[in-house]
Amino acid sequence: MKPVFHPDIEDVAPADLFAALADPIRLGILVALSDVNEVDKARCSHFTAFASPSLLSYHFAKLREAGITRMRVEGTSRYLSIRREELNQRFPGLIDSVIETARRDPNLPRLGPEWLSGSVGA
Amino acid sequence: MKPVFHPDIEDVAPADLFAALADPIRLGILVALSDVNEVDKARCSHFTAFASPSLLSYHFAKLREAGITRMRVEGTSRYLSIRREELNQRFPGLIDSVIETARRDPNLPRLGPEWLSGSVGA
DNA sequence: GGATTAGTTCAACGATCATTGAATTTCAAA
DNA sequence: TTTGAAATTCAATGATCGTTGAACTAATCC
Repeated sequence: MKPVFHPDIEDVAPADLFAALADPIRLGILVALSDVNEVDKARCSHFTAFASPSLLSYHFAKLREAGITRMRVEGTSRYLSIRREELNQRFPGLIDSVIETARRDPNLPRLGPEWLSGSVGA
Repeated sequence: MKPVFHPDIEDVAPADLFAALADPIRLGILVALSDVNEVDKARCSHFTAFASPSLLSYHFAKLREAGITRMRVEGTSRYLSIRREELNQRFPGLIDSVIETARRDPNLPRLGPEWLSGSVGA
């Protein structure tokens, strides 16, 4: 099981970051991830409602390669989280206004209420 | 001379906004525009160092159609400005952190010092 | 071992993108 | 009215994008 590649945050160009944000599915994933603050609560398979497994894999890679998310491998599962501290250090305030902007978009895909209530990993 | 189309800011989806920001030339234009606060000081032809006229026209249209810039026609010239108030009302804080993020990117195209000194329209 | 689950990889597709260069429009100035 | 400048439009290109479905890995469970 080869380790997952994560770019050094200093190597991420702003234009690449914005390219990764230019998709409704990826913005939906980002918003959902921002709702779960406990790290590693978000497993990839939680997003099956958003798209097919292979398409999800594609979008996860886009977010990861743009330095936005981190992916931890555990068994056959992958856990996602936002690289908040690093992003805020390199692009102060940006990721928060991005998330806030995306959260208000009514057309993004969303997870059900059991997600926000925190009863997912319970 | 047909009037230039500007979308209602409410019709701009976040993903479309980010798509417009996902290009170094457009980010360079945005940063340059943010340096000139007096409206209508920035004429299109000021950016000839960034790209060919036809390519500039393409990028100007992208920014305009994403609701980021406003274009005022006067004679054969076009003057550009950022739609700051509208953007801040719809996406609070976003455009400022975007500009601040882009400003720190050393690889974006830039205008010469005569731009920042304000001696362009003088 | 075999079957199952979680997720990735690959090849293909049509759509959009950034770029080029030539032709065109629109206005101002001589 | 001709000339010139400012900027757009159009057709063409190669590259990348989002999506699909099938094949593939890798870990877990009986």
